[in-house]
Amino acid sequence: MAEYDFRAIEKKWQNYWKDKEIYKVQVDTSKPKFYALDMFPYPSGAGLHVGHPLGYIASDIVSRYKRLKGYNVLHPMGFDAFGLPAEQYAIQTGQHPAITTEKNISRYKEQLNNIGFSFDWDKEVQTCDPAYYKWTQWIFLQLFHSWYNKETDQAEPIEQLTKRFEKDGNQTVLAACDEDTPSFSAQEWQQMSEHDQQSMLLNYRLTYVSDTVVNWCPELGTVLANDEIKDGFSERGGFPVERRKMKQWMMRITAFADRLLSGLDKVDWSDSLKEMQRNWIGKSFGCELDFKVKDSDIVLTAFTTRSDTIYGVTYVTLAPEHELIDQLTTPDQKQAVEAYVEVAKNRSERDRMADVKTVSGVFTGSFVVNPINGEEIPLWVADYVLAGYGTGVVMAVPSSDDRDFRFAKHFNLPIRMVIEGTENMEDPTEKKHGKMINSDFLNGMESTEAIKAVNERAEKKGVGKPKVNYRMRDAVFSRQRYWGEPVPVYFKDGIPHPLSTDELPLNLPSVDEYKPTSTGEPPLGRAVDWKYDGQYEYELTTMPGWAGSSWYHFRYMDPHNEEEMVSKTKQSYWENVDLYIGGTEHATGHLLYSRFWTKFLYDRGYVTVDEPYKKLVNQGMIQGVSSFMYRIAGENKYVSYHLRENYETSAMHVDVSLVKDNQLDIESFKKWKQDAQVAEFVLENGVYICGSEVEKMSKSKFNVVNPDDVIEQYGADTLRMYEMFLGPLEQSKPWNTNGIDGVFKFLRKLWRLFYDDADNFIVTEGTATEAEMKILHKTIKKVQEDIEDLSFNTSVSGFMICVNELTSMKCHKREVLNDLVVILSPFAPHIAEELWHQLGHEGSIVHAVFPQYQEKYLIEASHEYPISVNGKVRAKMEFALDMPKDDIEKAVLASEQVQKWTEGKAPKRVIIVPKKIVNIVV
RNA sequence: GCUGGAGUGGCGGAAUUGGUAGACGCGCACGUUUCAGGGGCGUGUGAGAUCUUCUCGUGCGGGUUCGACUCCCGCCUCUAGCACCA
Repeated sequence: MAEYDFRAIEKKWQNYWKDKEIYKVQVDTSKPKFYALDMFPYPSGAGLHVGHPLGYIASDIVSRYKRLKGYNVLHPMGFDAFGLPAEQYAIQTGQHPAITTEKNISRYKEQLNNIGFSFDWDKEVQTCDPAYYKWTQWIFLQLFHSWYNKETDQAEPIEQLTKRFEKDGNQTVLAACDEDTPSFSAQEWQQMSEHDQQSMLLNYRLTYVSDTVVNWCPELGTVLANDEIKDGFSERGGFPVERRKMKQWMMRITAFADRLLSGLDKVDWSDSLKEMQRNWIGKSFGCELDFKVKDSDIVLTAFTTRSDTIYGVTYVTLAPEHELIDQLTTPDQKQAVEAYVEVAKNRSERDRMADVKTVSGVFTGSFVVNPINGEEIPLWVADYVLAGYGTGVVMAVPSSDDRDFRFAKHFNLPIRMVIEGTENMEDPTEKKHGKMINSDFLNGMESTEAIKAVNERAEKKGVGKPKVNYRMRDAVFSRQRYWGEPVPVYFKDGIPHPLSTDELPLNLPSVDEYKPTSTGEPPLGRAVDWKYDGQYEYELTTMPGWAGSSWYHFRYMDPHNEEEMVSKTKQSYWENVDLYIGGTEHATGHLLYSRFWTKFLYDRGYVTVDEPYKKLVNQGMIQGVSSFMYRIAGENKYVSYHLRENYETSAMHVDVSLVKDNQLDIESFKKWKQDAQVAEFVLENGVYICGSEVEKMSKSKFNVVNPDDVIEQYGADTLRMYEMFLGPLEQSKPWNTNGIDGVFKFLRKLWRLFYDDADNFIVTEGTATEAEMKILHKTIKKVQEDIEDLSFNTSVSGFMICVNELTSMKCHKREVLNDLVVILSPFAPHIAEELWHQLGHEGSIVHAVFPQYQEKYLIEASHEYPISVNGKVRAKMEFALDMPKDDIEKAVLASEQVQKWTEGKAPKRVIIVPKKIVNIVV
């Protein structure tokens, strides 16, 4: 075996790993643990492209490295298997989504295994497996049986709440609950019927049913969460989304808002990601102020963060959805207001977003009273006020808010300056903070002081109170779809009743079709006998995609446990994820929800950690490079890239596998498509040149590169190293194979270090030279540091340098090569195993130990460094290695030398880089 | 508009706390190998010049420093996320 036969080597070792269960892992308290997790994939029909494994390779390298460092490593893989594409496919073909999903999963696994990952497949989870979703349902039940106690700031069992209701009613209870929950005494509670008690408790449960305005996507026939919508269109499919009021299961994530915010301080995530979550939670400190309506008992409460500008309020605005609009409209304005509200309501979310610039609104005819200065000001309705944020009422200060400013300009409402320096500005809203003016008792204060002063006064007068507001809303938990976890609840007299734990899992029933019913009910409405105990209707919606993925990191620890979601022992050993790698697209969805569920499970004592992921890294996306051909309009004729301007052409994607260096392989192209056989070409210099562009990899753009093809040509080790070599992990970059030869050559060169031209294994036994040890230990240090920083691209360079040097030194020493293959094995495990084996070791290289570098080899002998005086390099000095770091004598000598070079003039300063200087050789 | 991140050769990208900018790879050039091709091996490769040496060079303009890709101030460009959030 003289040639580097990667196909044979990779097959051999992949089988070995599988047969010997090399990567099987168990709790082992004698070793430190490390948990490396990838965001599990949704198994789509298209299979993996070269972008998917990027993060998996990175986490695999870290896992293998940590094993060599003596850690017990949990590195599992599974599938996020419920979801829309399989269901859409089922609707079209009638095939059960479970079948497609299973097929896709086995394809994914095959592709993953080709790459040589060290997953423990014994730990695999699939969210659509009843043995798994049994516990997703179980967590749902625990949420149902819990409430949030704001006093203790944690989730607690609902029985404790009912006990307090029996004793004291709800007046002393500080809970996260629905805003309009009425208060009641112990006696009133006891007198309530069972039915009324239960519906009261629903206001407190962490998962509850509610009539809310939701994002309804008619095309998909389901509601969507805020994070599943992009610019008014569904993230999947890109269909329009509208607002609709519906009965939904909700998750009281808002109860955890503060902890989700503060918890970010103790995790090692990127700043941008933390910032995204902070924005999403959107905590703002402000004040609620009551504006009494003139000649009425109605009081409108407005939320503001700028109570200092209260003297600049010249009108108040309501959201068009506000409940009291009818009552607040005077008869002569009735027609105008109704017409406006009607238009505003029917406007889709997208339209509303699209013309943010257009100012619209209408006067109600009513006036309200400024709670601080008693001024009467008009009440308007305008769609720039959002019903979902704050109270749906805004006190408008045209002089310091640009929306209010535009509005006031448009409708000719008064604008009053309250901040010094804005008096003569064309747009006073550009200066937001400063000394207060025209503001009575606030005059002269800075904005921040004035805020405090107003808040205090309002509270004293009983017309307002400080308030913390969140942008985040409770999460809609219902999906009107088939392919998801059934909600383990049935309805009796309109009240939801949970199943008990031993009734789980509630299996997904079979249905004849996967569409909604003719009456518009979700697909589960088609299931025959979908009733509890034969009489009570089960819930018809299913759980959203994020349910199963919110806790899978725990299930991997103990995936076969039938008694618990995860055993206490195993969970407290593995704790949480040390390194989590995945795409940034889950910043506000999955990553927020799973933090929420983890905190909940922690509160209720089921797990010992309240953050799921200690360190999180977002790998960049690998984009595709699409190729284009230019077809002449109306003809079956294609023009080469540089000649296309001479014709009327349309660009057409062409399969990238038919193109090399932008040059089309015409013969292959002719076989690619039916009408291509007879196509004609306008060539330049005898060849057809294609255009190219970087885009997202997708089937329809014919730019998908399948890792299997790369492996077939170069092998998995080359693929792994090349993906790492492409650039920093977190950076997005297009896939191009320009450098892949270099990586392949490196592995072949490495191989040749062990063989001579005559096929002889030529590892020698002698002691390595100083130079050989130096290059080896330099590499060990570099690779170790780079892996720990996740700078895989530069560690690959380190290997290349090392092998090049050893080759030029003709070093074949066992002493060196042994360590070299060990440190290489996380990157290129197959070739490392083979060489390890040939070096005469028994068993797998995973049982080897990552060598420690030795300082004495790292210091470079006799190297020249410059010393600069007043910006000019005046001399070079030789330094060496074993010099004590603060060798003052040498420093003094150096400065004397410097004086000589500066011709007697004392330099201003002499800076000496201590660890580098020893002798001066002028 | 706000908030992150980034601007370095023909290209992907290196550069510890400020200390020889351009590692490593691709590409290119020359040489070499009884070398068909492909491959292998070696050398060179930021720009400019009066070419053993010198000058200029890390988006632009300033500053701090003996010394700046790195730190500070002001711009420009690209990219990602958020966006009527009061």
